[in-house]
Amino acid sequence: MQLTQMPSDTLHQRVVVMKALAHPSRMLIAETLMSGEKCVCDLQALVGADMSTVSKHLTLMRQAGVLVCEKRGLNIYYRLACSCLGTFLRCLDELTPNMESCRSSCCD
Amino acid sequence: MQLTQMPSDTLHQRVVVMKALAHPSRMLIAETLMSGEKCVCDLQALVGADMSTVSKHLTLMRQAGVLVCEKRGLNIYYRLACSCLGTFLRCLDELTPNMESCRSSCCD
DNA sequence: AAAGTGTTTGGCATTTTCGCCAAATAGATC
DNA sequence: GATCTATTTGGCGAAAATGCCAAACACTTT
Repeated sequence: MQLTQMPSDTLHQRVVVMKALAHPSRMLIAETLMSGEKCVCDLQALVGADMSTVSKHLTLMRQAGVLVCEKRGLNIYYRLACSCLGTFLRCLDELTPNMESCRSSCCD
Repeated sequence: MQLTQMPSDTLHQRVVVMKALAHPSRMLIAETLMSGEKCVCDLQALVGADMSTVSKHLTLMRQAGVLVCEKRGLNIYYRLACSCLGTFLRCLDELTPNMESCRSSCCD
């Protein structure tokens, strides 16, 4: 597969970010962290999966650059790496309903 | 896996959109279509994969609501379903470098 | 230092995604 | 209507993602 045109590092980097958000649990985590940091056990309760599963989601998101974490006391707290991610997610919020009305005016 | 809190249809819908963009070829296609519609053969030349592979990517993106298509003459032309997607992608454009500088000011 | 708490890692089975080939389809042209 | 062109569909093997369990780890508290 040969990808021309765009600097492929940039392309790749974007895809990594999108992948980090392209899963229900991870999207939920990202949305939740918009309101501030949470520790892993909070996020596990939220998502409802095995602790190890949640941990792996968090690791993936951290490696994608979407989250950062910090240990304080017994817990590890995760938060969005950048406030611009909040902007991005709000942008996504507005996308879906807009797309809906866009498409309804098309034949498809 | 039990996902609480957010209306899960909305969550799911967002994930579908993110998945549709979480692949190098599909991201490239989306970026390219920001500058206007293209026919399938153009997009195949761009991506450089088998025609059937490209077609499947396009079908996936269309089913995700990201693209719409229209047949004119011999060709089928694809375009972004909504101009808001352009906004969204530009938002993504700005995200990566911002995240970069955000994180560089962290320990991690 | 022993025990407890919160989190990550390793490993594995299951599911999903990916990409090619070959065949099918739809419409245009002869 | 036969043929050609552009695209989609079916099918399959390969690769990647997902999720659980058990074990390991890092720190605290006792």
